[in-house]
Amino acid sequence: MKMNEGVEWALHSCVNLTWVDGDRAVTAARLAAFYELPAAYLNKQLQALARAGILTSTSGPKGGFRLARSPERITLMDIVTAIEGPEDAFRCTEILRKGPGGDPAVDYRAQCLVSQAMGRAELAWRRELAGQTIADIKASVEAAYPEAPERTRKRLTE
Amino acid sequence: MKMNEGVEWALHSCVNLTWVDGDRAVTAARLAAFYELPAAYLNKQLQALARAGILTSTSGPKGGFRLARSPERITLMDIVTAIEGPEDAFRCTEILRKGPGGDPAVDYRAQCLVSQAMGRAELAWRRELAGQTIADIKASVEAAYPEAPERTRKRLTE
DNA sequence: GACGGGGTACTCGGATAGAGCTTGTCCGAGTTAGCGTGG
DNA sequence: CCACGCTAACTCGGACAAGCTCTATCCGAGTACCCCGTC
Repeated sequence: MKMNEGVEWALHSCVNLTWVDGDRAVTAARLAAFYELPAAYLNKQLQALARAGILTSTSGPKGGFRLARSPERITLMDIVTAIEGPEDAFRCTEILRKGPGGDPAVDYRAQCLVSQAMGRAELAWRRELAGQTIADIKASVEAAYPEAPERTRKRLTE
Repeated sequence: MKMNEGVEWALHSCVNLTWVDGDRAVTAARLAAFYELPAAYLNKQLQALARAGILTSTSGPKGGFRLARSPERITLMDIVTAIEGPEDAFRCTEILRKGPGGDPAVDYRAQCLVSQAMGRAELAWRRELAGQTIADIKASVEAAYPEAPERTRKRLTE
């Protein structure tokens, strides 16, 4: 059970995008060069963010990606879901159906108590992710590293 | 990011084992037949539980697996960790090290604010798992399906 | 000098290979129970 | 009848393949800009 590495890249890229003017688009190549990441693969992740409505993409010269909405309205949950998909990590395969007393008509994803317990844990995880926004991270980074915004903006636009 | 399917099997198998006498060992084949699972593969998962000290294993005739300690002392976290390993799903690869101002001496798994945010979410997940024991599930199953204990015990011992 | 059209360079986007993990299977080492034999 | 040793069957345990997801890459479709020619 390991998370897609693109989640980390996407999170950092979104935070970095908060520091560039909203009317400037940043190319995938430039975002990738920032952390020496494979450009084509990062592009793939950014495409997923665009499909999810988190980023907007523009083709051609002066094209690239930009945030589709304000950082306060982008949660970590949004980004994780965009990259990883909406399915839970724990998938109830309803093995109770094959056991003694198993009823084919019952939806064991809702009835099975093991599934419910795992679901509660996953819900706690999602709740924590949904409670944090890109703006929160941006603010804490600015507090800890005051030079980061300007340095990042320069590196991404020049 | 999908969890090993063996986690589901292990959870159900542990709950089922709570209903057989502590001095009776149940073979992997019998536990697998209960839900029509591939026996050899379930055996693999049970081995992991044994290595983690959750089950004890016995070889030879009359051998098999049994719970190593009381269900109250076995949390869902124990089982998930035994199967999935101790690593977090989100792995900070410390990409900040490659970025501008990156310092090779800094441990970014502790410093990176993105990593911290993801860590908090994962901690909430683990906390929820650690707060639930096999005994809790056993109790709620018994409340919902009073016939389950006897039926399971019979099926696993005869 | 101003305007329009074509070419060109640049960007995203999806289709296409390769690596690593999950899933599934198999046979061997070790152990216990049962049986046969001898006292 | 009882004790002992041997055999044989049974179980776990780890080593060995197949499928699938994640990782990585490449080239084509689309677009905005820029240059050139014309009015």
